[in-house]
Amino acid sequence: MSNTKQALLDVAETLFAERGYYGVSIANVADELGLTKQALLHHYGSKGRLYGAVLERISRDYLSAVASASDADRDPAERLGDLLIELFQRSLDNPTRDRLLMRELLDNHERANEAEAWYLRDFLKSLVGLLVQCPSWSRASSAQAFSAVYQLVGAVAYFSVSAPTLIAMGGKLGYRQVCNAFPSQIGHTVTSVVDAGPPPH
Amino acid sequence: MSNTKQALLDVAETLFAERGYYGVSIANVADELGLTKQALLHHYGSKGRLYGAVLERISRDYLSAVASASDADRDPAERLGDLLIELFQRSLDNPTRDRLLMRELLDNHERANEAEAWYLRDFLKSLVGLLVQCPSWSRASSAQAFSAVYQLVGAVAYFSVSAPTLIAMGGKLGYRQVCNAFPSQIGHTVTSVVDAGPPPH
DNA sequence: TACATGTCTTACCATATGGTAAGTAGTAAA
DNA sequence: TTTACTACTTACCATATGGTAAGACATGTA
Repeated sequence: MSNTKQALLDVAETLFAERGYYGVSIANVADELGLTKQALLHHYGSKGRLYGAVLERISRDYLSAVASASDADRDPAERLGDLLIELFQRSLDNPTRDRLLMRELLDNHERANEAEAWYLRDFLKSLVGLLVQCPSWSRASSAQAFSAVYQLVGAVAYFSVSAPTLIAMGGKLGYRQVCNAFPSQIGHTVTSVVDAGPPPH
Repeated sequence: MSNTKQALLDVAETLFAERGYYGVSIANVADELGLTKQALLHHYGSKGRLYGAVLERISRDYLSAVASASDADRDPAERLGDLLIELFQRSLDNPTRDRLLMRELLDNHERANEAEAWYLRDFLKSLVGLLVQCPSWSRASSAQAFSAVYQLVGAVAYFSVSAPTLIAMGGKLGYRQVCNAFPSQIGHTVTSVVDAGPPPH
């Protein structure tokens, strides 16, 4: 991939995450690099294809991260906690992608974009797999395990996306305190949920 | 408020939730009622003011719902769980507003819209208030309590917004099973978190 | 009757948008 | 030197957008 093409992809990712698909014009993206929109069209053909390329790269990156993280033969509960905390750290370091994926989640309504759906599917599968390896969850239904996992994932994603609003609400200081408290709380919640097992009917 | 004005507001809420601010033109909204966009401009003056009116109404409704729900002098842990489950039910019945508020969360980035921030602030305040009334949480820092509450709220909101993607991933059947499992899991998680108290340093 | 007001329409406009067409400059192989 | 290709540019276009201006029609009120 050429240098410019890569740079265009980077800019597009940032802008789409910030303002959404309709909020960004291809001219906006090209301008950021001092190019005309036709230079962009030369590389990507259309706005839709540019957006597709952005999603595809994210999906690739996430999948490889998940694969490399699920190595050990340690306690599944610990690994689950670690994976979520890593997810959280990754979100804090680069909230851009969370924002973009959240927008995708919202816009999916009937388009059901595959890139995002598949990344989510595999990622969730591995988390659910970890949970049902824990003794207290071994007899849970898959819907139950999925619910539990999805709550944890949702908590992380929602928090990551909320940063600007939280800062507006509680000031930078309050936000930093919550940021510090959040990871250990997630870890704690994971062990609570794991120990408790699925709810009784 | 006139009949048409109300109807325009309803349509606008649906469309903005579905496609976002930039994804909807005022002509789109007016068309839905067989009107011209100038009829809309007559009632709301500008697109921005229309959007503001949508947010304002949602904020009003949510606040009154929270106020009416926090009556009793029952066990705070139970009330917390009930409030979240009610929130979840409300989301399932009318996911539109969750989608819109999630978009607001994303678009807030520097605009820092007050309507939504304030609705969230009061709502969260009452939840945090409930949590620290529980004996095991009485000595927690406010950042810790906030983290815990925000995880639960985030879990609900994220799930609600995920519906289309979840259906695409697991089929209608799988989605319904998860929908059934989710409320009791939330209740269970709440009691787990409440009983466990804040994490140790 | 005359006037005002609220609801909506047609006419119009400046600007932005995604995209096509055609050409220019540079580079590398034949 | 010709040919071909890549990476762009300027010129252009049909369409959509938010918004203004002015008028039509109905209803109520002096």
